[in-house]
Amino acid sequence: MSTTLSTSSDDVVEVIFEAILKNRLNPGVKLSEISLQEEFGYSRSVIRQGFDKLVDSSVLIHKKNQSVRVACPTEQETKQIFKARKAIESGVIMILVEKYHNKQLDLTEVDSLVSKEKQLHDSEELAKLTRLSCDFHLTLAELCDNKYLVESLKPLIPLSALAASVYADRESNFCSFAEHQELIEAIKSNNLKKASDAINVHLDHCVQSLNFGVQVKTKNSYSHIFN
Amino acid sequence: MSTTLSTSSDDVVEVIFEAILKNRLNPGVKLSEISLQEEFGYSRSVIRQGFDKLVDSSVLIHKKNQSVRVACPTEQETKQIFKARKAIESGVIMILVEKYHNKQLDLTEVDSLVSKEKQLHDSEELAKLTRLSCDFHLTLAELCDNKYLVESLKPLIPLSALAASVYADRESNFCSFAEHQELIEAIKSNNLKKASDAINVHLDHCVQSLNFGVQVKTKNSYSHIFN
DNA sequence: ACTTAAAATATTGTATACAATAATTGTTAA
DNA sequence: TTAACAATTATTGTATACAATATTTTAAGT
Repeated sequence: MSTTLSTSSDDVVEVIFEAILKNRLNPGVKLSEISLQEEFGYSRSVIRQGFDKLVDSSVLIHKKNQSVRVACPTEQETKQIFKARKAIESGVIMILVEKYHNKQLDLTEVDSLVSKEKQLHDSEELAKLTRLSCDFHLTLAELCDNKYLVESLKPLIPLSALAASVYADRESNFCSFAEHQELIEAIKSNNLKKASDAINVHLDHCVQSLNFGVQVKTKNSYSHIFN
Repeated sequence: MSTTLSTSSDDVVEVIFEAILKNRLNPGVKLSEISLQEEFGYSRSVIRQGFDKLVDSSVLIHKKNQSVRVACPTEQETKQIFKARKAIESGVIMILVEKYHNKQLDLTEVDSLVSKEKQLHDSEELAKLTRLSCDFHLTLAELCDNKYLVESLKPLIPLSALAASVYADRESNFCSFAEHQELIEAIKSNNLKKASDAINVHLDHCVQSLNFGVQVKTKNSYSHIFN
């Protein structure tokens, strides 16, 4: 994230991002700076810098003089997250359609991502699927060659994953790979309206698939989370 | 920015934001942690935390083992900034049109902002105008009641101001208050298409008004910047 | 005078220390 | 047993120290 050369604290950010996307770090879990020192091998000041970045992007929550906690999006926040994503990702799709039309866009990477999603779906490996569908959305943003757009979207992805881990139940089909495929097809068809609709419908479906009635469950230990 | 209670480092962020919007801090200026200690009265660690947040949002640039510098957007970066803004602010306008239609939107604040812009424009107080037009765009985002959308847009505003301070010349009419007025009228007319077009056209005009041919000028001292 | 190299200085990156605050534990009384 | 309070422990907020790295200055050679 540091503009040109990455610093150690970015490792902390990456590891926590990963842990969230892999469903290892659950919403609401408390993370103390000291406890993670030995986990990472960095000193508290470095851990803290990483935490600060994650707090800034709302992935961790920090109240003064208390330990940070993994965010646990409420129903309202979840809806805000996806409204924000619709805004940003509509822009992403607009740019990509234009790029594709001008033959400046290579979609092989996302194509293969969707294939992998399909494989995992068929073999019922749910946990890994979250990870892949997040990659799908982030990769689309990265294809825009616009770092500001990517940075805008980036924090919303783990937040979405957290929301899913709270409100999605087993059969909910939270972020459907089939719709990812349709989205790509829409881009390839050079049809802006169709592609625009596809991303908006897809993100709406994500929210609709969630069950906000569930009781929020919080775990409190974090052994074996980061490995 | 810290989610619930603001910490001291947020003061640093605010002061630097302000200094940029007031045209006191020019693009490329070097900021050393030590030099700003007495300026703020905080220790280096607090200053640094503030810097880190600003680096994260690309407002300050940081290369390893070197002092941070105020960003100095290139032509390409400036175009990326405004592309990202079009994406995000189109979403903002979409939400506002819906809110207005449902009588859930109070536009008095932005109305008065535009009036003030007109006043300043007529009295030719250019410097203060930058500040106000930034407020206009940020206020629109805040009216959405969506903190994620606001956080996405926030860093792009000082970046735009920096771009303007590099590439806008005296007669360029960079961020026209007249177009702000038209935008508000479009929202009030309950016409989504019209409002959407208005924001896109406005942001396109911002970029078009810039003169990318100019030689980038950098100042290097920063006395009397923050007061 | 100009360029190059070396020494001196300044600044950052990280670790650690200490005070302030929160969380936990233990004790007592009902 | 449970509740309330005090004492203890743990954790954060900030300042500071020190090593590693840049920057600047000085000096020497051409």
